[in-house]
Amino acid sequence: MVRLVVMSDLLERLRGRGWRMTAQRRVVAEVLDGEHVHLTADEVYTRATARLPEISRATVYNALGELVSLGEVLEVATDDRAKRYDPNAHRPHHHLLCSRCGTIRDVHPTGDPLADLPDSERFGFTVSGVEVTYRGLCPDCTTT
Amino acid sequence: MVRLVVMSDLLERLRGRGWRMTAQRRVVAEVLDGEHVHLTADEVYTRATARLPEISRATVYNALGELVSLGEVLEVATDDRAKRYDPNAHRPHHHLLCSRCGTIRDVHPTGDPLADLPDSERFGFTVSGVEVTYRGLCPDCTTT
DNA sequence: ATCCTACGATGGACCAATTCCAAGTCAATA
DNA sequence: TATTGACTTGGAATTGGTCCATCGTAGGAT
Repeated sequence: MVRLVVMSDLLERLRGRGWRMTAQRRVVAEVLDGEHVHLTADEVYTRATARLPEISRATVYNALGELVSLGEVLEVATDDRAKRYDPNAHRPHHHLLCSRCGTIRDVHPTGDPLADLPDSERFGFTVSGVEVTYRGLCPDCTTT
Repeated sequence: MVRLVVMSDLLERLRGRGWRMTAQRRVVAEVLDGEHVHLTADEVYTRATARLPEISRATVYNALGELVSLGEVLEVATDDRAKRYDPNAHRPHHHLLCSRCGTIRDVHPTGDPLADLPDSERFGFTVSGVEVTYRGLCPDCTTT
């Protein structure tokens, strides 16, 4: 129920931003919005084909790239080869990543890492953001 | 001068750890150790061929993978497609990355991000490490 | 409601980064 | 210095992603 509301918010927001809505784009947006884990492009494609079998891989990549440019989705680089897509771009958060299976969860640490980087460690850079990635084993991978 | 000492330390350490030493492995280790920027596998390969023209790409990948497993080198995932290799694994540090040109610098923020992740935000994971990546524009890219 | 047309979708070719594999080579031990 | 299991090789295969010419369609205009 809540998810449906959130989902239509996303679609509404995209439409309002002038994003031309097509069946394919809607499906990609819905797939991302319905998940709380961070999917790879291929996982998005698999889930999208379940709803819209004719959708093409290229279209999924296009839509993901556009959502990233619009700032609605975050691209997360992992040690895996595949990037993952984080639909929770509107709220600041960081990531907890299982080094065995690649699962990613959003986490909210305390403290402000930006404040922890003194000027003397900025080397003339204009620093605009931080990402914090915790690594470990998820419950499933710990036991098996 | 200092670099030569450090380099032989690395080779010594690897030998002591039972790492079978070959011309190819020595060259890869030397290339990494001689650089203060973080190279891609391909850049390592290029520099390695300068010293040992017959070395194969597969060997470079093998050696890099082994150095990573041994904990002597850190694998850094960037937004680029290629991973980068950070030979400074023995000292804890984080990264400052130019979002325009991809340059990476090592930085040493204050504070302990591991302490900033409460149990309630660990979701049953066994957390073993953190990486902090600051993003911004380097001095060169700020002005141009 | 229908027509236009610019923008989106398609799928197959292409590319870059990395891994795999079978055969040849060599470092370290005896 | 002979042996041998570990290392190296290069080429093929795989993976993740991009490009492009052509076809289709959302949404504004009529």
